[in-house]
Amino acid sequence: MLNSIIFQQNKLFAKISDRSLQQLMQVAKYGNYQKNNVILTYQESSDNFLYLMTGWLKLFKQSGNGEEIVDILTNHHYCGEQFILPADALEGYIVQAISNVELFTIPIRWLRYCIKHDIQLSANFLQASFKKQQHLTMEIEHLSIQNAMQRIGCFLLRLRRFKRQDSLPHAITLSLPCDKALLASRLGMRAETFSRALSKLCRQCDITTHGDILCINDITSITHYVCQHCSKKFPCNETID
Amino acid sequence: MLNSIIFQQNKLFAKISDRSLQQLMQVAKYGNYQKNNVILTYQESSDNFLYLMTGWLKLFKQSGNGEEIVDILTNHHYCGEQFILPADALEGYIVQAISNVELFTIPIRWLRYCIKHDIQLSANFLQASFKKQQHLTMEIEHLSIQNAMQRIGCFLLRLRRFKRQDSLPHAITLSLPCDKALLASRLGMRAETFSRALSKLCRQCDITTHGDILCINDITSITHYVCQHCSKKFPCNETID
DNA sequence: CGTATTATTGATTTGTCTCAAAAAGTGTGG
DNA sequence: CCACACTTTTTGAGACAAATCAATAATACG
Repeated sequence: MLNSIIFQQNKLFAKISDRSLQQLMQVAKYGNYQKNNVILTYQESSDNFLYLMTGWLKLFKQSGNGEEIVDILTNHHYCGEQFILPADALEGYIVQAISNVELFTIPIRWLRYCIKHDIQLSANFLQASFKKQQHLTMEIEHLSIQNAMQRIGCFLLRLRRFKRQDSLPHAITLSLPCDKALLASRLGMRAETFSRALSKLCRQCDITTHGDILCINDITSITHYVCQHCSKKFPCNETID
Repeated sequence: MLNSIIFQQNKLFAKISDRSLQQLMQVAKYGNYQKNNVILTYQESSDNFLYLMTGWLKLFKQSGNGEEIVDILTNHHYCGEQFILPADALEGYIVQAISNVELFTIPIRWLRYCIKHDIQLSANFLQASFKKQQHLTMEIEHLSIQNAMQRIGCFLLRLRRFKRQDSLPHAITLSLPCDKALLASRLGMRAETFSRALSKLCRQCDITTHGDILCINDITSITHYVCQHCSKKFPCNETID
């Protein structure tokens, strides 16, 4: 059973009624999964809300020509909320861990019940939903105004937020959360394009690489190149995706 | 003052409490605007929720190099909901009619008050918000898998839904809702690309044109070309944008 | 160590953007 | 109704970014 603190510290479940809290804590399932494990199948994904506490996972659909990536989630992201209220033509997806992950799930029917009876819970979800909308809108903007190098750079800059502490103010070391083909797909480009664009970005903006470990030696240089046309200004408070 | 029927027939305001209904009807402002009129300025847009009953309007920001189009709305679309709940870094936009429009606005502070006290209203907005999210996700998919011709074709097919009745089952006549440069921008391409892609689409899929009036002579042909890679199947129940 | 997976590099093609100019359409006042 | 200016749309030629197809290199793994 989940600790009530975990729930209450979470913006989605903050300040909800004691009754909701009790009910949700009873039905929520905490889980710890190893890299590559399948967490939810198609049917399960549409019957459960999932909140990811730490790690990385991917949502995808199996199709004729390989996997169709639906989304990639990380710390404090969630999925499945679209199944809370009735809507047609919604399909589930496979949820798989791409690193070790810590998460909890809540059966949709319970969440639906609580949301319909707890105004605070409903408002919390509404606020989170507006924020997600903002983020999707930003992604659309990025797809049309940023080139491949800039999209990768933007991703790296947002990845930065996952480092607890940076030794030097202008140098940052970080590691890519998953294989490059998956990242490429997430950023709307081919793996070959990703490879070429990343190496060009590294040459151009003073980033040194050792496998999937990157060291951004000069934040100013990369932000100057990446954020030049974006409507948000660095450091933008967006999460990683 | 607005007729309560208009409110109650509207999914966003269906089944809300009498109290909410009374309050919202008292503060809502009904409006009828001619083409090209500015409806809301930057500040006003972030202080008001807007529901568009009929017509077309655009949201945009004035910037150094011309207008930056934020969105284009039509029948039963709404905007301003992101200002209901506190969030940082949200900017307003100019709202302008691009056809004659019929709409109503509600001061954000009243809507916020009602949403916080009426669970049904909150749930209605939550549901609408999930739907908008779905739509944004589809747009992202389209931007990466559809070429210019397909994006235009997809727009035309969805424009079809605005026709009350079609004389022939396989032939449809429709007129573009606004100038082509604006449509191009909405579809994420240059006006020149739009012009070339539209004429190629017309040649390829048996569409005849007279100015901004288009006649799709063979629905099958265009859907076959446009929808081939989309995850939704025609006729997809998406609204025009 | 060999096999499979993942990543990079190379050569070519495709689609879209860019800049420039011409054409078509719209509106105004004489 | 025409002449004029102005806007919108189309067309053309060239540049460029990314996709594609193919081959090689690096890495992981039993």
